Amino acid sequence: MAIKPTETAATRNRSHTEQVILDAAKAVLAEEGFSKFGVNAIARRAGCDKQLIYRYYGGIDGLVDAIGLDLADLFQELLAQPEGTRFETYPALIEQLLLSLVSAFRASDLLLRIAAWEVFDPSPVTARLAAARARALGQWVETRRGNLASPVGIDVGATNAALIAAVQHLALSAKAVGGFAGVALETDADWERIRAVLRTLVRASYAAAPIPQDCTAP
Amino acid sequence: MAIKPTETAATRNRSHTEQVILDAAKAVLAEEGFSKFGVNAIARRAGCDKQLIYRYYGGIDGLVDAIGLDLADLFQELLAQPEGTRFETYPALIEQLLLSLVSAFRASDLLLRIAAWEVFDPSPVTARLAAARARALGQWVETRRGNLASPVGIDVGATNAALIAAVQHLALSAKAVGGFAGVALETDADWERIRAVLRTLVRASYAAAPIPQDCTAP
DNA sequence: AACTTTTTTCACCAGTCGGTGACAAAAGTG
DNA sequence: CACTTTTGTCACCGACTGGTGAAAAAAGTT
Repeated sequence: MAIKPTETAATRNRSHTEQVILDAAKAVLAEEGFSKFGVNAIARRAGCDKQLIYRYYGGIDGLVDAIGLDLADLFQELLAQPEGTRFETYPALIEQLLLSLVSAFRASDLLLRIAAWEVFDPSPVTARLAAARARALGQWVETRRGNLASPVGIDVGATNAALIAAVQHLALSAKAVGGFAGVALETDADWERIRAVLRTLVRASYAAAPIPQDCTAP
Repeated sequence: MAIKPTETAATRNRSHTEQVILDAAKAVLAEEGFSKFGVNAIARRAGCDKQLIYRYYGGIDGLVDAIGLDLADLFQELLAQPEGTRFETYPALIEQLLLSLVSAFRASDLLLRIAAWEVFDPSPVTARLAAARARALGQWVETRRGNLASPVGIDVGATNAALIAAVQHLALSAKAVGGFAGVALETDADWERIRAVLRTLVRASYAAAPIPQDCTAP
């Protein structure tokens, strides 16, 4: 019956309380949305006084920064499935990125809400989240790009932006109303339609573009 | 010096006040966003007491319905540029729809905010707006579709949904932070990149699909 | 003129928000 | 033990929100 100083003690442990608050903040953002994201709601959810949010995180801004730090890890975890796989061509890399993004947004409400927040209610707070997200995404691409050359004769940046925007918006609308433009987006089968379309779009759009060095015909 | 009973009298004219309130509501939604959309903000903007919103519109819900009624007109007006033009092929129709949507979302903050509202904060109120919008959009397609046959061997619904989602999200992000995924979306030149990508995407994705009746080779 | 109806404003309610100062309780320290 | 620091709670503030009852002000009616 030795005293068991469990690291995650339930009484008067600052670091533990900090974690509880951080988890509560994530939960509020993921489940209630950013319009409900405030000190009162977070403290209520964490089961502690809102004063602690100010004391430990300096207010909402510091709390958002703490979420941003976890964001990179979350991203890596969600997009990490084929870890060591290398890709033959650049469009194959983009194709996998889009499909992974579909999975990631479907799996994580938090990620989705953050993406929505940046777009719908921009602020200095969300700008830092956006930066963290962009960093994580760029890192994902770089680590598995190898030395693949970008296609020429095609606006790669705009194309990727459009396709990622499509994925993001479909995921948002799916979460909100279960579909978009008359297309249901709830079951895996529903989303398989989108995955097929994404494959078609990325292959078709990159098909016309010559790829330097290695041009494997289909 | 005859008494000029101007239709839009400035004093004690109910229908005039109703219009002022409606315009104020649209302005608040377009400029401040749906998070600020409430009786207090609207009344403040309209320069009258909020009580009149309840008396004349029965509250926020009735006011939103009134906006919805104007929405169809707004849509028709924004997307009406090539009025009588007919299209040779179905993808050409979709292509024009996407390009028109880009123009419409760039031109009307109100339309954009409503689209965002539906996705972010779904409610019975926004559902009616979504229905009005969907009706107007479907009407646009029907009136200029003629008897064009849909391509086979391609998921038309999912493809169109993805492309429309891309346009909508790019427009939203552009309004919010001036770009998306590292691509600036402010000037006409910026958007011309997106238009080009959309043209490529729709043509490429529909190219593989056989079109019944008339299959004009590029 | 007096009266009724419509249009508009005002005052107030309860609830929530972000934020702060003061205090209680536990824990460490001598 | 007494003392200090840390951890947590409570009460309160001003500002804003959605919503309502009642009175005032103008317009119409006879």
